[in-house]
Amino acid sequence: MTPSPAHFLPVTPVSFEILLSLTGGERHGYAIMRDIEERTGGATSLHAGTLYRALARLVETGLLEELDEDVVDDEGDERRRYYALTALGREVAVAEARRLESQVGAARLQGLLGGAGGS
Amino acid sequence: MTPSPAHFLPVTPVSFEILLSLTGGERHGYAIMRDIEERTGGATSLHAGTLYRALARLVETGLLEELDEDVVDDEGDERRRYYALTALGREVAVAEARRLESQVGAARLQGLLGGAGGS
DNA sequence: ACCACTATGTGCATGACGCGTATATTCGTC
DNA sequence: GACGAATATACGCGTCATGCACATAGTGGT
Repeated sequence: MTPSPAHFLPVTPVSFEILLSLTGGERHGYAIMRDIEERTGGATSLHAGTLYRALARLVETGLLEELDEDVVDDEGDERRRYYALTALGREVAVAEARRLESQVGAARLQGLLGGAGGS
Repeated sequence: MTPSPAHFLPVTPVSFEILLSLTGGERHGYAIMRDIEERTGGATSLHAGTLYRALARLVETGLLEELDEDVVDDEGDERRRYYALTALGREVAVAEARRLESQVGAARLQGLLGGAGGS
């Protein structure tokens, strides 16, 4: 049976950053780390240990899958391990995005963000 | 010295729900619990233990303050303990809201939410 | 008096993360 | 081809936060 995406919510901030990064296509761990740092402008910087453990956990729970080496163009670097979203992983990412969207909406209603229209 | 709001990020989902609830004005614990359940349509339901421990932690870290009994109209129920956002708590709520807004924006760019304009 | 609901709290196990450390490979450069 | 910096992955340890179960007590209705 395929478990409901709602069952995985809420996704931790770190895990959601990873899912978000992999929504842009398959990546290896170290690239995910730099991608997140870049996208958040350095505000969220993952420690290596946190990242790789989160990746292992996400694979274990079926949100990610590790890709075969020969499927990927790894530019000759044998160390790299590539990850991609599973169908379930993408559903969970969507569900979490909706949850956060709702929270942000509530924050906006309370005037926590710039009045009515965030730029 | 007043610590920077950024230092408290990311706020845990539970704590942010609490901050969000208290942005609407002072409330006692049990009311916060029902408020969150109502606002999220039952999707996020706090366990009592989680709530009260989170409240204690938020007071300890200076994001919330517990109000004096005589300041509040508690409708005669002496058990209730009322909480309110501190100035710092509100700043942290704003900072976290911005962070989540940025994540949601990234999710939208990746097409995780309905195309361009979420209703 | 009884009972459901309101209201707050603790104990225990697990999960997730920060920080430090270990280890091996790749790449530029000298 | 030797050397160091950056790349790349991973484990150990401590701490914090949460889920779940349980404890305790006041309030309100019948």
